[in-house]
Amino acid sequence: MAIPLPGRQVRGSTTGKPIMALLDLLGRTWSLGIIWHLHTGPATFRELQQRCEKISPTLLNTRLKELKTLQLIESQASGYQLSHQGVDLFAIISPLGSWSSQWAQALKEESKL
Amino acid sequence: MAIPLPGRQVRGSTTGKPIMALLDLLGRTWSLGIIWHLHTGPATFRELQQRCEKISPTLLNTRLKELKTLQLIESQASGYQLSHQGVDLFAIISPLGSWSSQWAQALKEESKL
DNA sequence: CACCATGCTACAAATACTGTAGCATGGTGT
DNA sequence: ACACCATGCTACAGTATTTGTAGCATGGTG
Repeated sequence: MAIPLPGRQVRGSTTGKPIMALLDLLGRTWSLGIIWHLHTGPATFRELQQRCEKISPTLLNTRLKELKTLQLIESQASGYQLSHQGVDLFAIISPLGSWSSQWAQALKEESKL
Repeated sequence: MAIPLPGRQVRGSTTGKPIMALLDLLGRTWSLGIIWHLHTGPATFRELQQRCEKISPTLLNTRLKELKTLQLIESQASGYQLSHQGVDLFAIISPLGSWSSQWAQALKEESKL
């Protein structure tokens, strides 16, 4: 699958709008998960595999290449880590953590009725 | 694919943490796109298909069921629309729009060097 | 130089998504 | 009442993506 570059046609959109490239990227299995798990700090390939619990090395590597090309992560001696842009992106999505808790709660309440 | 309910084991995580259910959901093809395209207002099935440009009706329907079960969208006479929770979720991710523009810009600058 | 850990690739099996056709239902016009 | 149309959605075969396991290559350690 081609890396979703802003400005190009991506999966689901021919317009080339950056948001569409981003949604394509984040909609790929594990993209969000990798970013999420990396925010706790740099990790080596094998450690990242463990943080993600169940990702296959093949796909992990594929995603890492995509994220690196799109400058959301970078690899250093300490392993993979979020880039400056990656940190920014994480800052936007980090409220999902607490939002998801209240959402889970609401679903639970609902199911009681 | 089973609907990622918080509290259950989901794709990529056995912990049942709500955030993992959410990341599983949002990481599925088109989930984010549907939420994104719905924020501009209610849409009928066929109109949503058009907003999404290239989604297959099979998958659109699958995603709509998931999102409905998880109470992020609801269907009314006017068509599908974001639920209260869906609007909340969108509020969190909406900064991705402008973030993606500056990201696209940065990638472009980079490629000039 | 044996031993081990790490980063990563190979590849077949399993799963998810697409694309096209088309059915069922509920209007609208005549 | 009846042809005509749009809509919501399903069927299903073909294609693309993801998983799971095995294992290779490289570099460090005793």
